Amino acid sequence: MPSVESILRQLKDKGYRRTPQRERIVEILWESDEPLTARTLHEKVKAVFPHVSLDTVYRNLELLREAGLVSQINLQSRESARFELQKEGEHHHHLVCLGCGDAICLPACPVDLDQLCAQHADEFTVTNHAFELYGYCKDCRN
Amino acid sequence: MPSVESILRQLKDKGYRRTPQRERIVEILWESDEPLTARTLHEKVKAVFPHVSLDTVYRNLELLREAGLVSQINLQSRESARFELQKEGEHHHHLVCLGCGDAICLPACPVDLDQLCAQHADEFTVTNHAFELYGYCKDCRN
DNA sequence: ATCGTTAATAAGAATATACCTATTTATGGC
DNA sequence: GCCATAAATAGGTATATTCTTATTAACGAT
Repeated sequence: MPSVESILRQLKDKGYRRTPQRERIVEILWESDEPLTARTLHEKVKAVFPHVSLDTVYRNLELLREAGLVSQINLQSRESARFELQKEGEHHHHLVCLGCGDAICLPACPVDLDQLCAQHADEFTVTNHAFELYGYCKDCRN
Repeated sequence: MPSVESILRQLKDKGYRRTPQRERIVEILWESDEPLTARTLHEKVKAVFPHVSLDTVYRNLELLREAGLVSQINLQSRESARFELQKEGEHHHHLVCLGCGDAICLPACPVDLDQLCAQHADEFTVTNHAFELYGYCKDCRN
């Protein structure tokens, strides 16, 4: 099972340092039961580090995303993207409601990545991908 | 074959109005042989409408995207997303180079949308989706 | 053609995100 | 534990994107 510790260890293995702010950011994401906006995350970090800059939050989210440890939800409408931990390397995708903004997790990745990589291997080295469904939930269907 | 006219007609059918600025934006996208950033598009529109606001460009891109007539490239790294016309309703996706930012079109959509829609039909009405591959092209592989 | 309604626009303000630089600090080697 | 090095940070600044409001103009109905 993944934990804050294992995540920080993974970062370390990739050459990143373990800073208190970064640690706190991961903890907050870990403890949250819903995806958070950068803004909300910043507010929560400030409870412990009053002087933490918003840029630090953005930098760490980007870093965690590059490391494959955090996924970003709501790619299209760029209104306040939200972030969540990518638990156990098991990458997944989301169904995002265009009404209320809620997201639900999709159980499986609908893309055969290996095949796609192979298809373009000569001209491209594929490293990752993004996929999202958009629509309206029960409450917002009207 | 799609044309600027047919695109504007489609917009009209959806209740949008035909304004000179909007017309010019579609024309420019139509004539461009590569996807454009909002900024670049704005510059080009200004050649005819010196006072056009950047907001008008953003609004129209969003409107065209919602209408399914324009697709946005580079969803992840929000550094300078680029836009292109979605020709003939034939939606497609992109492989984006994280080095130089170049994008190549993927021939087919790897997602069985009908199946996914059906899978979630009771709780969600799926309207559209986003998919992108990321990686490095030949020149940027180093 | 004119009128009334309402979407679209321009301009400026507000917000979100990215960049820059000097300073701090984590970390590996001694 | 101490030092040197380079990454990370805070704070300020620049840029990108969205929002607000008053005004303009497209379009259907007359």
